Amino acid sequence: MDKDHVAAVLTEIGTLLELKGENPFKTRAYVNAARMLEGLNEPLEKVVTEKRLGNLKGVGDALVEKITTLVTTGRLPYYEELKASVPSGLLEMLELQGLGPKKVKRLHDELAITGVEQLEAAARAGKIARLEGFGEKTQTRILEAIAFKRQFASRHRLASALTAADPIVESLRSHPDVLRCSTAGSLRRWKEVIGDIDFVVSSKKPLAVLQHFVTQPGVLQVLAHGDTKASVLLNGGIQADLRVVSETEYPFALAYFTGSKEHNIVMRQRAIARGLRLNEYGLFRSTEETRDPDLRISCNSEEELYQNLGLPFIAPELREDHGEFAAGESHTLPRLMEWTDLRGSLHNHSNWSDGRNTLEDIVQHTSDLGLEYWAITDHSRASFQANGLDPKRLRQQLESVAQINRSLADEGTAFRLLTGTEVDILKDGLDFPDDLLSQLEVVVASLHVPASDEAENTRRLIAAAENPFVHMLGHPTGRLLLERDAYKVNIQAVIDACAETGTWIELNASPYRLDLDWRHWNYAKSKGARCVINCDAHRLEHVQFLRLGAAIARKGWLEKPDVINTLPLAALRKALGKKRTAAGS
DNA sequence: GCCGTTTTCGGCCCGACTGTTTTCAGTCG
Repeated sequence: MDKDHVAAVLTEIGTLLELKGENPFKTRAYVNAARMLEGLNEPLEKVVTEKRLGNLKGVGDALVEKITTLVTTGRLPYYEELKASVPSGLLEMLELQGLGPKKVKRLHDELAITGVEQLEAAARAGKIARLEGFGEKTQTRILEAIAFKRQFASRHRLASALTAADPIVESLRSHPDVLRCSTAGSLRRWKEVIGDIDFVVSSKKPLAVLQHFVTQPGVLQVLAHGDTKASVLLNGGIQADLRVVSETEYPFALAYFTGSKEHNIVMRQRAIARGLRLNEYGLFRSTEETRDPDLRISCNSEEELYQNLGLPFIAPELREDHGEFAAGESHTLPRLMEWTDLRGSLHNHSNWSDGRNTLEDIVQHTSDLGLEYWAITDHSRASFQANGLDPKRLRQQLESVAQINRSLADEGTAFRLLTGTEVDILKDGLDFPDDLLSQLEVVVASLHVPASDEAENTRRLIAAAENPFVHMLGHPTGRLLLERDAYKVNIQAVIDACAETGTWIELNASPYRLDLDWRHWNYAKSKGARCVINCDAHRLEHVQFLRLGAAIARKGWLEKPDVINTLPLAALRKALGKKRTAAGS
């Protein structure tokens, strides 16, 4: 059983224990251990066999035993018994807004409710309002939460959240009572999937700002509206929260609401270790709960806050408690790449396969944006559903690209299209023979029809990486965020093979993919594998994906030299030739 | 269930908002 599966089981144990009314710190221990496993940079099996589980932070004797059992036998009787003792419908009830473990437990214990349908019936029959501690409003909100859950997804892709958030940030910034304003939360940390949108504002007139916020166009419903905080539901079902603080409090509030929760916990602990206290209102010279302004250590920015806790500034993308504190203390935090470092994209489509635009339109658009190159890597013939090119059409396309490049040269324009293919990785090798691949400037190899077997997928990807004409593996795990899981693959083995063969790994910047996941890049980097941030563009607008891709690369601790397509054209061409030369071809 | 430069027990991050209550519990982030 792999680490993600084990982490999922531990998380579920945590939830089940909450529903049973267990000690909350015990339930959190399971969730903490799961989080830690997700960030593990080596195969869990190896840690287990080498008996190093107990060295991991948050894993004590009890969890060593449980994780070992899970990994070695694939089962855990403790988990199975626990799961059997809690009706599965209770877990679903927990996903409803406003219902937590305590209320779900009482609904189950006192009304024998075991699922959302029964809950809905009980609410309609007015039974819930009669329970002590519940009431009419709670009953109504439960019905609303059920309707909401049926209508809207509770998680959203980064790109849709940005689209919803950008106009609100603009609107808040332009309000006369707003001093400073930012997004916060998972959006500011550039998580690939987010639950809701957070905004932080500093102002002397919080009520006016909150009123402005809840009356934004696009607000479907006001969920909460207090003196310093409001929550709304936006079109499309994304929830947005605004917190208004004073100008003095702003850096603390921004850091606090940016999170992550795990990062904040360490920040608070660092404060406590220095005899200080940190909350969203300040960093105070006190160990008692306080908001006394005289005790507040003045910070005008997040930089100063970090400085006071003995750290250099940590970029929001890195605030996941994935090693940023150790790196900060040893002054080895990465100098993160910027999206403006990117000079082009090496995996893109045109109307020769399943893209929308002509080669000419693509040149116009990308060169106007100031990029230096753009590879056309249309699908190979096996992807017939995507109008994949056979060798004959591919050769015709090479001629068209050459013609376009000749006229660019004649005009004195430095921009160039690069020839290429996104060649399918098939069961028995690649969809094109080596002699054809050798004529292309850029070869992306992608697995579009995976096997159900992990070892088989791993074998196919490694074989593709070993081909001297393949420059990079495209969208290495095949996931589609919120739609389809990654196919089964031993990604560490694939990364190792890429590092050994000098094959680059794509960070596919499509908002649906963002694949390879940011959690793997630190490992890839440590092995010496290099990254290519590609748009996988099918239309002109997709050029914007570069920005998303760069954000995810930053989240993966990548620096400019780690990313191939930060190279200018001449250096890129040289890099493209390197693997082939090394293979003596 | 974890953890220890206050170390093997007694803590474990902290505050706003809501609803159901007259002082607080539950939920959320």
